[in-house]
Amino acid sequence: MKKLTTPEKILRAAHKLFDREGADAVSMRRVAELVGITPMAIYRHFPNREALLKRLSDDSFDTVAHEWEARATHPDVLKRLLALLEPYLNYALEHPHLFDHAFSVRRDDARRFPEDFRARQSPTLNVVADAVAEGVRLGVLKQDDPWDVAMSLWAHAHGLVALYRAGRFSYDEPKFRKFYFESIGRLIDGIKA
Amino acid sequence: MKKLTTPEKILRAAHKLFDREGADAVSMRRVAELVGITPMAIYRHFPNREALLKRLSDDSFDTVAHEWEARATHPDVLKRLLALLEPYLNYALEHPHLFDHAFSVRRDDARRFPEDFRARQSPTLNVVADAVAEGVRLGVLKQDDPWDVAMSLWAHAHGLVALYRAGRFSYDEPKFRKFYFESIGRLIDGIKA
DNA sequence: TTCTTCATGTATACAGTGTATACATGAAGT
DNA sequence: ACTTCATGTATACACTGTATACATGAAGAA
Repeated sequence: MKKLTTPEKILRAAHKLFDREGADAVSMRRVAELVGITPMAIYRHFPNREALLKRLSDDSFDTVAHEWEARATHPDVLKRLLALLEPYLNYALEHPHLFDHAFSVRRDDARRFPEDFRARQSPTLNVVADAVAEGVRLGVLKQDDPWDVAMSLWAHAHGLVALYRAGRFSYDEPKFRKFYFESIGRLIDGIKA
Repeated sequence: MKKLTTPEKILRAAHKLFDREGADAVSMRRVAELVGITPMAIYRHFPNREALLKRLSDDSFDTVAHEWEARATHPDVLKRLLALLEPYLNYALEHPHLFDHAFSVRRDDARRFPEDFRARQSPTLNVVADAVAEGVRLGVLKQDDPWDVAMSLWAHAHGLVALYRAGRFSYDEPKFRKFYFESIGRLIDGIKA
């Protein structure tokens, strides 16, 4: 059992609230109470509530980003692309509130398409674009800009999940998973050679 | 100059705040002050703030829905599909805050895929699905479920705009428009016969 | 040891929020 | 002239983020 520093305790308490009840439930007072300090003590470690929430969803998404990279193994490019987009779905289903926040809140420091991505600053999209580039080289995929195609794939996956999260599907989780991959399959059909 | 009823005045005031500064700026007190009544008077016309905001984004989106239907004219099915998805982009660019709210907030009364859509309860997706069905019949599009395909198209468009709104693109508006249609073009390539 | 410094906490207060509750007002109908 | 009822106001409560001022206790220097 490791001893936790105060900032870590704060993050854990906030994460707990966030994951269970969503961003609105993460109030400075509730977090403080969970940690056992006064609300203002949080401000010794985080400049404000917004920064605390941002830190939470960043950390949480980093976790999934690593998994994303680990999936870049399948030898078949087309299957690899599908496998790469699975952690995105898993993350959204397992941490819906964090997912919502990570992508609904505007981030002015976020990596932007295209320059930051082409500069390989996104570990997650790198593996997608690399897979696409390999597919193009092998003649499995049409001649096209790998980064543009990778962004199309991300947007497609994101749109599906966003609509699901917004309550636009009546599907349960397994059915939605099925639709998710079928739908991405339509896009992949469009980029195949 | 028509005389406005109080509910209409409330909606206009709220819309003004919403459109300019986003949902957070729409407080009962600010709306009331703009209308010239006390905050509690709003509750004679709307049960609570959430209902007021919902009404706003519903109304606002209905406007664009009609335009959507009006575009269902192009004889070429593929071009018609692209034309159908343009109002969605326009709406998001013209009313970003309303767009954000309309799709980020969970709606338990929203029409859900697939049953409500197949029951033709969405005027907007009807025209898309009809165009797809026509394309399939004419042999321009692959054999596939028109509603599933329509949902894929919607999700793709939505994902692009959502990521744009979340600050993931550095593109200015014209460049993003271009990317939007190119990206949808990739999906359309995938559903072509 | 004594003094100072500084990180980390607390206590209080302020301006803002949504909205429950109780009361006022004035026009329409009997 | 009396009642009804839609529409408004006034007040109050519990909640929010956070600015400001002060407390405390451990580490380092004299």
